[in-house]
Amino acid sequence: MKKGEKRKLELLKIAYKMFLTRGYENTSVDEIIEEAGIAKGTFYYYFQSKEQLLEEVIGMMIDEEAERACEVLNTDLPIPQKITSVILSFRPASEEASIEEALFHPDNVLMHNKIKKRLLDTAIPLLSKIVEEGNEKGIFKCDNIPERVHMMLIVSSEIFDEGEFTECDIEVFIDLSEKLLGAKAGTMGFIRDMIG
Amino acid sequence: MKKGEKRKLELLKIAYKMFLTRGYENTSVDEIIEEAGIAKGTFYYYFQSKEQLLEEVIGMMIDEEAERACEVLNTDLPIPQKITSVILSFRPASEEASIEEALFHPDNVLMHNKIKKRLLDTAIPLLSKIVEEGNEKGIFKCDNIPERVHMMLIVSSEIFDEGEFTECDIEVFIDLSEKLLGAKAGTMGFIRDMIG
Amino acid sequence: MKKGEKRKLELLKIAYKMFLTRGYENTSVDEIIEEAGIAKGTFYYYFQSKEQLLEEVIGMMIDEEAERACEVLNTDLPIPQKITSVILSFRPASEEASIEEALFHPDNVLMHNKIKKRLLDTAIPLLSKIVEEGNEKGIFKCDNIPERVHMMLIVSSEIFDEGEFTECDIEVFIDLSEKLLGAKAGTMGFIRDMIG
Amino acid sequence: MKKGEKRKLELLKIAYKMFLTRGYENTSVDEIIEEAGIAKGTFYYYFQSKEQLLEEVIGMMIDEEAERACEVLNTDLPIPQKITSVILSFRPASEEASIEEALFHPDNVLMHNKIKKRLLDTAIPLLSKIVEEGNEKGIFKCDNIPERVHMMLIVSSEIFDEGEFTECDIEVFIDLSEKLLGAKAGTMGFIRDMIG
DNA sequence: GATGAATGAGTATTCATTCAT
DNA sequence: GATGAATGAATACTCATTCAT
Repeated sequence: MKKGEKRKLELLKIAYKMFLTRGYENTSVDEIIEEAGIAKGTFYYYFQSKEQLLEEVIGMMIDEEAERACEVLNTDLPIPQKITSVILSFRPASEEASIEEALFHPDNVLMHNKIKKRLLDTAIPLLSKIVEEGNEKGIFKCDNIPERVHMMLIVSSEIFDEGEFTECDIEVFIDLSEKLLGAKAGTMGFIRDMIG
Repeated sequence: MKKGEKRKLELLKIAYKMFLTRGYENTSVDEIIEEAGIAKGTFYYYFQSKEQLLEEVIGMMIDEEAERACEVLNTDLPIPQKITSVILSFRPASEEASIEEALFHPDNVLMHNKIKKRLLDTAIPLLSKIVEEGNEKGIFKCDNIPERVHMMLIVSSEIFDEGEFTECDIEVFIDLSEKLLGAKAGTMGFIRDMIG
Repeated sequence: MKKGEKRKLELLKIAYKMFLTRGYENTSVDEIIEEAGIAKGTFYYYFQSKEQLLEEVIGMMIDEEAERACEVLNTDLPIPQKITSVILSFRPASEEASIEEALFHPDNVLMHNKIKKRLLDTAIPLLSKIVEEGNEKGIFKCDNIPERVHMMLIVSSEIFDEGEFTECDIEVFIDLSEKLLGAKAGTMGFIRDMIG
Repeated sequence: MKKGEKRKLELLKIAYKMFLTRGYENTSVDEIIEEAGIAKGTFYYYFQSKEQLLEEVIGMMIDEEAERACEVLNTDLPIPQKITSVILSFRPASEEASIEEALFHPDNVLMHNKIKKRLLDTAIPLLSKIVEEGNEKGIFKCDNIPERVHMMLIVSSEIFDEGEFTECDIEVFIDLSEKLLGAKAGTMGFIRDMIG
């Protein structure tokens, strides 16, 4: 790795953390460069604009999440567990606990939405492949797989990501998953233990 | 209605239209008062802040939509159709066709999200009541009604509101609705004709 | 005069002086407001942009110069003297001696050019009228008056305004003026005393 | 020619073209090096500063123009035609038609002025020599030659270079030229055909 | 000769909000 | 009820120039 690339990566990580904890719109370029200890010009040497930085930060996030998801794919886990694990992989990982709080803060709605879109594009194909496998093994039985996966992802992210959900939400989500994928009742029950 | 209230209502309508077509963040107070032909001070006489104006604009939107929804409620429509009609009621109504385009524009993500939240709060109880009725009449058979309704609404808004959906999305949504509510296959098939 | 207009006029005068002495490009909005003792917002309340301010400053200059020129017009001066006096009227008037220095400084070339254009538009019609009068009185004898006036103005401003000219330049200009306007030799000789 | 000089010449030509078409101020060093395919450091190896580059570009322009003018000098053309041809030589030559447009654009006023000054310094002596020759041959009859030439050049460049002139302008310029140089009426009439 | 990473001073502009009248 | 002049913090971005390698 060249010297310049290393610095860019550093910048990306710093911005990632700042965007996540304070929100994209609330993080000024001035604050970023101060945190990074670099000059204005250096920032703009690496990124055309603040928005492009956001784009790259999100790209980095998605890449990391996709990597984690792929690791799950190569596991011996039963198909249903695989699905849930992949879905869980697609969350921002950070040491800080305040991430959910920040990502769902109204101030961060722009970034959150961009992430959601990119995430769907990445996760749907991955999950679709697993569901297909499940279809072949007779665990699931459904058509229009990408659409079903899409809807599962939407519900899961809207209900669970923000952190404000109830036992009932879990029960209904389990039911919905089984029905959507055409699985026998009880197949997805383990979700109760993973999230609850 | 007093004179002051009338003026406020006018302002609300002007802001409603501007927010919808140009986005909340892209509409400055200056532009609003110019459009309305009033002075800066007058604006702040009626609204504490631009954000509070947004709140009130959204409140007005939701109220109108809720009203349309209630009209549906008092109809002779079969229960399943009622549900879909109520869901359809909860969309911004405007003469302009550019609304969806604007509401889903990244620039308008803040407003869009606020609307989504308020809409859920309003629509869930309404729909839950209908589903209960359906339960009693044996058309549906499900527990945890509000949670199920919540998920239906989420999917419907995320998939259909933006306008970019396929035949498959409709089919899967029909299937999902029937399964979520515990209805017989074919019960919700009419959705095909309403949206498609 | 309203309160706001008074303040705007003040601003215009301050900017006028600053632009003239330091150059337009070298005068930042920050410096202007500091000098004027007002806030950033106040500046932009009165002027859409720094460039528009320049436009208005130049407008004010030209207006003042045109006024001085008109006063000359209503004088008993002999026609040839009138012409020269009008030409002389069209110069920035200021207490400071450094104006010519600044106006012709390379840094101020943008402003200088804008002034030159506006000045021609204003001065040509005025002077043309006087020349016509001279034609009628038999002092001058020429056609294509506006074009001749145009050329006289160009030469006068390019040669004399900058301050670096010689006796020879004056002699040739006198000759050129007489020939351009079709006057008898000696008619414009008084210029020697006015400029020299 | 050494390798380094060749590269510098290339750079000069690229900059020449860019300055002419986009304006000096609107052309950043970054754009120049990108167009030239060299590194930042290389640029500053050849030129002390952007301004010095401009100086050299203009020098190159003037040299080329002066060369064209000298070719005219060694011609059999009649004296009056020589004068006009020399004047015409002093214009930026380029394949692109957009040059006049760009050179007279307000954005390019700095460069335009520098060119004008350098051009006068170069052209006046050349033309003065021809006029002297004309004096000796009895075609012209005038003193203060450099000053007269100066004024002719000023008028010609201000009136004709920008491209917006009328038939009347030409007529008056012919008259002015003859009078300035002390030529018989009709001597410079051919200008009509050269420009018109 | 040549590179390209790093600099940092400089600048115009936006906009929600206040408050004396 | 209504005005509109005044505020000032906030912010993204440009670009000529340097210098260690």
